[in-house]
Amino acid sequence: MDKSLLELITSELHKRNMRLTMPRRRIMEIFALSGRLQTAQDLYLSAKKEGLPVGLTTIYRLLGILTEIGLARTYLLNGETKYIFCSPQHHHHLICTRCGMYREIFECLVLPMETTDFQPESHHLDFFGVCYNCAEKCKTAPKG
Amino acid sequence: MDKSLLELITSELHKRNMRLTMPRRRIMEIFALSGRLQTAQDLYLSAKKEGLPVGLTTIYRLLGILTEIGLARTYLLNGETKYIFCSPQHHHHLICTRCGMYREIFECLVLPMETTDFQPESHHLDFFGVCYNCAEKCKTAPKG
DNA sequence: TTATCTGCAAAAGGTTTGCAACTGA
DNA sequence: TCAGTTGCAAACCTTTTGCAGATAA
Repeated sequence: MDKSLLELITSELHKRNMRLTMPRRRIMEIFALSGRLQTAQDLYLSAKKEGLPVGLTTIYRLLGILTEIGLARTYLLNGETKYIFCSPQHHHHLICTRCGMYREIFECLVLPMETTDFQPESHHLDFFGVCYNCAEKCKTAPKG
Repeated sequence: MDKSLLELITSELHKRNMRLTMPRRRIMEIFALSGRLQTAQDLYLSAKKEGLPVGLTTIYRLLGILTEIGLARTYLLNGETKYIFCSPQHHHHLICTRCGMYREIFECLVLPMETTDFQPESHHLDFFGVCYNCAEKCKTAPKG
């Protein structure tokens, strides 16, 4: 994981009297490097698979913290709660509805909104579609 | 509730061998006219308050159907699952983070996204902020 | 050194399911 | 008429909480 990102996380944690522990660091790395939507269970199993002796509780607590800091976002897809690791900068998401992969784009594609009776404070834009890999798979193995 | 919307819903239900029952109709009206994010519980209580003898199960089942048809969308806010009633046309949402009120805007404010290795199929854009009423309240009763 | 964190087990609470009676088309 | 719907109660399962031992700063 990027060093400046780790420093940001550390400082955000310390601001809140929290600590950068080994389990937190390892789980965040797994999360950030996965590049796809993750459930708490997914992360738990990935951590186990990498030999990290972690509890589900710790995963939930970390996801709560990251969400609060703004480094994770929650989606409810197909009845499942999924988490995306988020860069600190403003960005949009391209999300593959087939495999759960996502990508961040940092160019803001939102036109200014003109209203007098609503004060916008932030916005979220997500594109849902098919990633390159899944599109290729469809070509070689068409369903039916 | 708008007549053409009701017809659309009816036809969507019939397409799936489903029926427009009295409870469904009443719950949808409450939902659509509320103009704010609703939990299943919220709708259940509103229905009860209006003298509709409905079960929570029916609410959940209806919300599932509406979501599938595209007439509802799910948000996970502050750990609560909230539902928005959605018009059939493409639209964005203005959501008040203070009171849960929302509004649809039908002008698409999203610039075309240029990528070769992702096929976008749809997008969701939500603006979060403060609605007129809440802004007024803040002026007259500043916190602190 | 000590406030914070961890993981287990247990509790909580939202959501789904099975089923017998009911109802829209 | 009868396939689909309803609401209750129970089951399910994800998420949270309490707590004693471990650990970052």
